[in-house]
Parts: sequence; structure tokens; C-alpha cells
Amino acid sequence: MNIRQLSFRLLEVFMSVVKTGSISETARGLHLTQPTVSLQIKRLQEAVGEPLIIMQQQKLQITEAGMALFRTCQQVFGHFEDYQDYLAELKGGERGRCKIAMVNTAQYILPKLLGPYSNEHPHVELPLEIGNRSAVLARFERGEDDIYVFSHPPSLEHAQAARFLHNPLVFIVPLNHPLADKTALKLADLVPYRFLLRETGSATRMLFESELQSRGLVLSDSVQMASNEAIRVAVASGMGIAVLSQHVLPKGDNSFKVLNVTDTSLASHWYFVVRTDRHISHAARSFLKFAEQHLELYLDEKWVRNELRGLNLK
Amino acid sequence: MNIRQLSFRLLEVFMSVVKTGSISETARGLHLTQPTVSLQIKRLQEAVGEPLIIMQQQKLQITEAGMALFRTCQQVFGHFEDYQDYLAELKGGERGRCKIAMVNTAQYILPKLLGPYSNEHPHVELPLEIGNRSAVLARFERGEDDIYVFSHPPSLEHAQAARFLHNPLVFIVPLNHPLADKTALKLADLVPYRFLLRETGSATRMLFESELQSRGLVLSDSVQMASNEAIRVAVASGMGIAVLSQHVLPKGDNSFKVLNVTDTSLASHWYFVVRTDRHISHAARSFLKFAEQHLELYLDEKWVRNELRGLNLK
DNA sequence: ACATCCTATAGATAAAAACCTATGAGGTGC
DNA sequence: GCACCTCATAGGTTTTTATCTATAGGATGT
Repeated sequence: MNIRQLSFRLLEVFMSVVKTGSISETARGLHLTQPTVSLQIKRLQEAVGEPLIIMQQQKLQITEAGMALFRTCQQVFGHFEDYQDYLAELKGGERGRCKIAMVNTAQYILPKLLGPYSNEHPHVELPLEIGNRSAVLARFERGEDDIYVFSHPPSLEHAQAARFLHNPLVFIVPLNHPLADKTALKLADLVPYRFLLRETGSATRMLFESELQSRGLVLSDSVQMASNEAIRVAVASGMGIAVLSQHVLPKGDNSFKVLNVTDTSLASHWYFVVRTDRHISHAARSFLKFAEQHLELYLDEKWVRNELRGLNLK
Repeated sequence: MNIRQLSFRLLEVFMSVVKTGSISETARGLHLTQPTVSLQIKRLQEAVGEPLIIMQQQKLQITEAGMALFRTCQQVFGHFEDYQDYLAELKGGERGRCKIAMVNTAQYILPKLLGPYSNEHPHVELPLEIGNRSAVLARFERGEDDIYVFSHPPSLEHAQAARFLHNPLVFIVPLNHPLADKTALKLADLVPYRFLLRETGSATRMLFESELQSRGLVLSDSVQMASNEAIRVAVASGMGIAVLSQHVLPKGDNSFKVLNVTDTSLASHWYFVVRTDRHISHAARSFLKFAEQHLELYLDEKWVRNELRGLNLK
């Protein structure tokens, strides 16, 4: 038997003949002429190398080999139907995978969207990658994920970004810090103190440093720390001042003080970023659509900046 | 997804690409050129309506839909392999079905062949049909079985017959019959007595009656009975004389007496008959081959007439 | 005996499939 | 920067396939 000259069409016709028990009736049912069906069966028999159907006193009789082929066909078509169902779920965004890579800070806000999404789409896998800005950028370069989350618009080729959340930065100081009780401060008032900062390249730090530079200010002392939590705890324990995304601060945490700096409003935005030169998975599409529709519901409404419609997903 | 434009060739190529992870390598492996493989994949993707493989930094990556299709293909090809195995067994005569229709009397001899055959070929189904001559003839006409067993060569169109066993007929009488003790009888001596006979059309009766006719003899009294057993028992209980196939008589049964009729030697032969205008199933072929090779082993050697080689099975 | 079913076969055609060669574009390695 | 991969695309040829119409031969039923 030569499987290469078998085609699904041939098997389809064969199955119909077995089911109806008649070549002519199959022809009528499939909108073909009777000789066409006869020929198809003949061809199939040649391909299989064994008679499948024999004429028995004006009636078709299916041989053993024919019945076995019929059962085989049923199973095969069954598998393809399963596959089609799977495809349909995939296309509908009910199944599949949406890999998201995000910068550290995003882990305080993205789960608020991911949780509800995952509940609605339990069959979608959502592997998350969390790293610092340069790590996520590298992943973007290599196109390893479906969606990237940055807090600073990366101006890269093939990058398409859309804002979805305002990211206000605040200054925090230890409770016993000299500035802790001042009500109206200027940025210049802060620079003499020791600052705790994330690594160079972090969006927060970039933003802060460019602000200082444009004002001609220079920090007198700074310490670099690897994570936002470390910085927060270090501030609480009196090591120095820090600039952090407001989203990073646990609500009701009174172990530090937020300063009121009147001449400075540092802020960036959270962006969903996708590659324009890559096919976007149905699951990713579905997540972005979900995000667009439910941002206000799951995130603090006053910070939402829903510009996701701008994502031009082909 | 349009299943009609899928072909096994296409899937075969796709599977190879998934396995090797390279289009060029697949091309080399299947003795195709690289553009051919590229095109096949493209076609397949169009048929499926979903990307299956994407280029990822100079490396092929299989999408979710691609992996699912791959698994589907594995199962599908698995089913066809099973089918091929089944076909091989069918062709080898190890599996399948061999329908045999035989006249009543044959049931005393055919099982001696069928038993051993069935042991050697446990997966071959052997449905048996037993009937009187006219019933079996009718089945032959309609081509309902693979092999027919007659004790008289049916001279029908499309019939091909081959002898395999001598079928001697003997006269039996009750132990207390007037003829029971005679040592040398002539046929004419028997006709005055009551005969127990099978129905008209039975090969035994046909043979006997034509013998009587050619000798100008006429039975004075006869009773028709439906089965050989009935006749045998009736003879034993004194109802009359009978002509029976010697194979019908149980060995060592002393409830009747076999006459020694010197001027008459009635005998027919057992025939295997097949239709020349029908495809002969592999199982039937295999059974006839088995019979040809083992007749002497399983049947009484002195009656064997092995002419089965004459069966011209295409 | 004739009309009416079936299926098989022959001959023809238009579409498609299955390939190829040639060439181009994007990366990697030295 | 150049040789050498990889894959993609364009253009072309030869088979193969999927159909059709026309026709013929058996069976069946009236």
C-alpha cells in the first residue's frame, strides 16, 4: 500500500460509499457524477493494493480490508476533527500560550490583570519572565516572548508600544529623616542626602537622573541596590532616600514617609510592547483585548491611561 | 482548515521538518530541493489557516498549532501503519475470513481439516454453512461464500472444482435383515426391500438412482428422510436398507450391517469448489493451500484424491 | 420485452500538485 | 569583509488529479 497516493478526498469518498452502500447515491450526495466515484474507488483500491468493495449480485459488499480501512478512516478523521476543535480554541484565544516578559517593577501591577484573565481563560498558559530592563530588552531583541512590559518606551525597530498605566514616582524617606516632616520641598533640598538607587538602565533611575541633569543638580551620595523591596526596606531602616514607583509601595505601610516635593513631578508610563515583525499569538491578542476592556476594572482607575486601541495588531 | 487540500505527502514532509528542525535538512533527507520543502510547508500552512512554523533568529520554531498538528499526524500515521499490518496479515492468510458452504454429508469429514487449520491460523474466521445440495447450490449462485464443498461435481458456469477425497457409498441393513448374513450379493437382490433415502437432489441419491436406472432396476418401496443420522438410526432399528457415504458411519458402530454387494461400486468424490469470477479471499486461498498440503495427514489416507493443485487460483 | 436502475469503461479537459532551477535576503563564523 | 549557512520567492515544466460526457452491460421490476 502506497500511502503517498492516498488523499483525504479519496478517503472521504470511500467512506461515503461505505456508509450509503451505493456508488450512485454517493455521487448524488457529494455532487459528483457516478463515474467519478467509481473511478475514485478504483484508484483507492489500486493505492491500497487490495479489493475494498466487490459487486455482489447488484449490491456492493465491503471486503474485510475495506471494513478495516473504513474503521481506520473513522479514527483518522476523528483525529482531524479534534485538531480542528483545538485550532478553533486557539483562534478564539481560549487555549494556547501568551509569554510575557516584564521588568521587575511591573510585577506589582501586572498580576492584577493576569489573575482575572487567567480565570476567564483557564486553558491559556501564561509563562512570565521577570528581569531588569536590559534583560527584558535582550529578550525583545531575540523575540522570545509575545508581550513585553516596560515602564519606558523602548524606541526600537519593530517595536510597537501602547501605554496603559500612569506610573508616578515618589520620594520616600525614613520616619526619622530630617526631611520627613517638611511640608513643601524642592528637589534641590533632597540632593545633599544619600540616595538608594536601582542599577543604571532602570527606567526609574534613568528618569530621575535625567531630571537631575536638566536641573543641573548632582547627588552627593548614592548606593545601588538590586531590587525595589531591598530599597524600600533599606529606606525604612534609615539608610537613605529613594525614588520609587508609587505602585511598589504597599498600601498602609507606615514604615517610611512619602515626601511632598512641589517643584518636581516625576512619572513614566507602563507600556505593553509587541514586535511588529512577528506573528502575534491568538492568546496574546486575546490578553491585550482583555486588558483593553478591563483596565479600569482591575487597576486603580485614577492612574489608568488606556491607549491600547492604538496597538495595530494585524 | 480545509482538509480536502491536505495530502499525506504534505504531512509527511511537515513531520520531517518538525523532527529535523530544519527545512534544508529535510530536503536532503527526502531527496528534494530546499525550495520544494519551503513551498510544501507554506501550502500546508495555507491549508490549515494558521502558522505552524516560524523563523526565530535563524532557527525554526514550531508553534502551538504546529505541535498539535504534529501529534495529530503521529496518531494518523500510526493508524495507517496498523492498517498496513492488518493488510499484511490478511494477505498472508493469517487473518480474515473464509466462508465455507458444504452439503450435509461433508460435515463428517471437513472438520478434520478445519480443526488443524484453525489451530494454525487462530485469527482466521471460519463461518460454516451446512445445507442440502440445493441450498448450497443456491448459495453458490449468489456467490455468498468463499469455498463450497460438494460430493458431486456441479457443472456450472464460473465453477471451478477439484477433487480431494474419494467418497465410497455402502449399503447398510439392520442386523436382523434377511440380507444381513449373505456374503455375496448383487444389486438386484436389494431392490425388493424398503429403502430409506435422502431427498431428491442429494448427491448420494442421485448417484444411486442413476445406477439403478442404467441397470433397469426399480425400487419397490422407499421412504424419504431428511438427514443421514436419521437414516442410520432408522436402519439400525429395522426400518429398511440405506445407501450412505462410508464417511458417515461411525467407526465401531455395530448396530447395523454393511453389505457386500459384488456387482456394484457406488462412489463419488468430494470436491472443493470456488467461483472463477470472484476474487478469492486470502484466507480461502490459505485454507486451500493448507488442505492441499495436509490432506494425507488429517484424512484417511486410503481415500485421499489430492487434485487441489488443479485449482487455478489467480 | 422494455424501461429503469445500477456500475464500469473510455476519452477528454482543465486545474492542481509536485517538482525543479535560479536568485535574493538575512545571519554566523573566521 | 567574505565564504557559507539558512530560508523565501519567482518562474517554469511535467505529472497527476479531479472532473466531466457518452456509452455499454447487467439486473430488476412491470
